[in-house]
Amino acid sequence: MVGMSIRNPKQSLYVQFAAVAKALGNPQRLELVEHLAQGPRSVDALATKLGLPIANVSQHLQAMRRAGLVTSDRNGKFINYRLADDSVLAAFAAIRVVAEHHSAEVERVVRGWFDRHDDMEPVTRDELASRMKEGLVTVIDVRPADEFALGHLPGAINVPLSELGSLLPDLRTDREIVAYCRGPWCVMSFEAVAELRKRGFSARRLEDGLPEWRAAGMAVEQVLRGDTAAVGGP
Amino acid sequence: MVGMSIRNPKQSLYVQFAAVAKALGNPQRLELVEHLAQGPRSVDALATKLGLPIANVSQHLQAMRRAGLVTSDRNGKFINYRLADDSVLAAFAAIRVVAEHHSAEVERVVRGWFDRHDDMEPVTRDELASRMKEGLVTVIDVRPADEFALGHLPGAINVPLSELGSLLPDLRTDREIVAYCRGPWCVMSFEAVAELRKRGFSARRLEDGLPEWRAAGMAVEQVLRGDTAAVGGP
DNA sequence: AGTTCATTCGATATAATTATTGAATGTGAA
DNA sequence: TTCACATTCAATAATTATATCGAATGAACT
Repeated sequence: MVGMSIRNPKQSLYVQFAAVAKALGNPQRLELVEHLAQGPRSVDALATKLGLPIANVSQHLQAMRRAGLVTSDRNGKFINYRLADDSVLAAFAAIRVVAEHHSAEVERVVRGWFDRHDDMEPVTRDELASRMKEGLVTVIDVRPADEFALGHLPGAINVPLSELGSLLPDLRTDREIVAYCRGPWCVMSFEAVAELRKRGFSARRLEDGLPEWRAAGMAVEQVLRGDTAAVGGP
Repeated sequence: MVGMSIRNPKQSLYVQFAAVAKALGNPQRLELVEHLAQGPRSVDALATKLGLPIANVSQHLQAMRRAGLVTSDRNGKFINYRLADDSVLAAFAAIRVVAEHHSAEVERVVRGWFDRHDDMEPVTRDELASRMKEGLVTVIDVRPADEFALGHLPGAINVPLSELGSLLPDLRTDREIVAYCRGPWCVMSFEAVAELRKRGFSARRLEDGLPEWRAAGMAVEQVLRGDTAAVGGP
């Protein structure tokens, strides 16, 4: 038969929990979670960002919807997906922590961006917040402009990684620069900090990204509706 | 070739994270996590508790070890597995929260044990701790004796679910009873509370189980080595 | 040495997941 | 209606996960 087999209550709970973990158990779907954590997105936009076929992304998103990770709503021709809950981001974070504790590979990737182990320490959210209030720091958001538009740290300036080189002359050299991007392991901010230091800047990473900042209940600034592509756009 | 394909740093991180989630993405492995959260266990003991073939459990445990969820050490003829980290329990908890937010099935299982939605509210850890200090409550641990021996709430008495009926006369009727077992969704404590209420007792569940109590840094009592089977025993 | 027993390994069969096509659906606009 | 377009569906093939069985390993005991 097509339906599920008979299980006792205990087993059926484990099945439910396992379904959630299974939906997170795929690299592409985790990447989708990270992108959706920046803000709602259409299937097409996600497929472009990940460089995957649209049908493939559509299927992953449906799997995630069945597991309760995302929800979707139609907006004209577009279907926008968004994270169902803050709990999804929390689960992703918890899984990252397990991997950090275990995996030498995670460590190795980070080491690739810095020669010395010291001074790669990130800035905590609270530390950054207080230094921002005192005006001691330049905060740069190295994500693409469309993600910046959906929300960013108050006062942050958008310096997409691809434009870092051309925008370098505009940055003050007398203040520390703090870079952030999508999350704690988003490589763009690692690259930005490495590049800035090579050019003589004093630069550090924020410990994690915009979604965690928002989830911590801290203020987020948005670009007023204008020339930037809206949700559901191409 | 046999090796993995070439990936950029970002992708290889997602692969690491996904491996952890994938290792949690199976009902039997989640059940193993819950049992290992009570204390270290041999393959044989776990297989007996889950009612699965030993070879099957062995393979699941090896998959979990590859993902960094568990570690193992040999003790004579036995190999004892234990959770690698508190972070594993935290990840399990985070996944449960996502499932609770989404799944009508989880809700349904709970409703099965209680007729009315009210007064199925569980007792929080802090509330229980303060009521224990005032001596206002009888705490019963409904897990099997071997799990009780590895650690339990201070002053709790072991009333395995199978023996609840015969031990009922020994319970005081003038104090509230709080039951707990392996974790927040361990059905044994649901059953115990339902049975106790049917018999006229005032009974509630602790919000979660012993592992969470221990992880919160609260005191845990142990049975001194004696007639109870030690770790790695049959 | 030989035996016992817990665990792991290997081989096999079955099932589930994944990526990839091209066709189908549903929406908005001409 | 007809078209263009975003998304989903259906079918396929390749890969991976899972359960099971008997054989192999490795430690303790006689």
